[in-house]
Amino acid sequence: MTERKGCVLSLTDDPGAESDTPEAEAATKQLVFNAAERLFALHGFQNVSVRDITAEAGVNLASVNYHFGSKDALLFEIFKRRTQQLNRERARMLHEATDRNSGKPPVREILTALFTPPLRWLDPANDQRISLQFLIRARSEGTADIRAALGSDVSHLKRFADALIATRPDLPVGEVYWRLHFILGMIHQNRFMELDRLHVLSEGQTREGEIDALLERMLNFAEAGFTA
Amino acid sequence: MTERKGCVLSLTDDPGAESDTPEAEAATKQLVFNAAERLFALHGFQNVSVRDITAEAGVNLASVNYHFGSKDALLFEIFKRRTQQLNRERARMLHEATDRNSGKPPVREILTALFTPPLRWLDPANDQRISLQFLIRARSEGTADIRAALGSDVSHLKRFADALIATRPDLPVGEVYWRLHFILGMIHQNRFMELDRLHVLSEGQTREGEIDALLERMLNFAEAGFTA
DNA sequence: GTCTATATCGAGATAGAC
DNA sequence: GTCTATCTCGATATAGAC
Repeated sequence: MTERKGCVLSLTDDPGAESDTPEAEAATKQLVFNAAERLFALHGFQNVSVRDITAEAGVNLASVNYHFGSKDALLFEIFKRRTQQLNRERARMLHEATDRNSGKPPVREILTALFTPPLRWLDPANDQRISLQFLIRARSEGTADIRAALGSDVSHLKRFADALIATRPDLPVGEVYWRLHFILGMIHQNRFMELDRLHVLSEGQTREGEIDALLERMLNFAEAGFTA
Repeated sequence: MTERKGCVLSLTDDPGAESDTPEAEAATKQLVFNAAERLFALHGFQNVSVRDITAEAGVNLASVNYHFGSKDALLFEIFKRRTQQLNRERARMLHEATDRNSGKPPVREILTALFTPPLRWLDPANDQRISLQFLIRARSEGTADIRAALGSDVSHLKRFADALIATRPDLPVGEVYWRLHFILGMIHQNRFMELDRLHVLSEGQTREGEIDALLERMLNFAEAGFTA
């Protein structure tokens, strides 16, 4: 097992910036990053070997260890980057919603800030579709590092929880947390596998082409559930 | 890769019966079955080796292959058994609800039939708690066999879908399927990992000791979402 | 920085004694 | 039926040439 620098997963700072070519990094590194994300998202972490990744990327076998240190570290780096991106988008939308509503955004706007970024990523017309699948998979199949990061870092969710609590002073806060929990489950259900199964079950009566329509559906369901 | 008998996963018949000792099967087989289920549920399929299983069971290394054929086949057998158990309980409850309501059970009773069996299993006072974790994990981390079975066999869900559709003749059926999809996501969210994370986030304001209370919460949320 | 060749290990599966 | 000893393979990681 390779040691990793003792850096805490921070959700706000992002040394790698927006661009996919942070500094003057080797192009190889990006090729590996993208190939790995794609293969992990499609087939699961444990079912993809370093050989698969380097073959898909068209680079040599040693690249993964040279650029990332180990297979596990590569996985963690992808996870960190995508998590930061997603949470930054969510935080920005929540911030805007707060500003628009003099500090007390209504439930539906809070949920919109939570749902919209992952739903945008899910759009079949979007490259990031694969990144969202990666994140959802990493959540259940990830390494010990990832599980630790997920378990300990909940600061981004805290802001959403607080906003929701403020809308329902009548409810015990525990109850609000449980409802947030159900709402998050709705997002995690957007895996390829579950979506495919849904389409089989409904015999084609469900289609996920229209992301706006899906967002609307999710908002309707979650808002009604939360406001119950 | 070992070949498996071309048996289709049927959700109604159950050659192994209720008991944990089907016939006069070797006690070893049951020890392996239980140890494997437990370790898979706790650590994930790919992170548990045949050696781990046999060590935990206190039997020799060759038992897995002798009794089950292969590691993959063992996993599939556990999956099949638990899936049948769970779906039989659900089917029975739906049947009873249908009888009680002259063929047209209301939404809340349909959802109760869907939620109650897994929630009962989730009870910390219950041994089956581990079986439920196994099933949830198998859903995302399972082998190709399991994915195929999940993807093709949706007959048990079909009955729930039909019952829900009957309660809402006003809605396009596609819409009903989507809402059922969200509801299923709520169930899958009951993984140890997600529950632990929730308890961290809420700083102890959520507790899962009271299964009845959780069932009530889930029903309230899902019913409101579905009826929206 | 990049690649080839290889070291090293741990996995699942199996042969054959008891 | 059960166990020990072993086969075989595929994995990650690395050494060292270019």
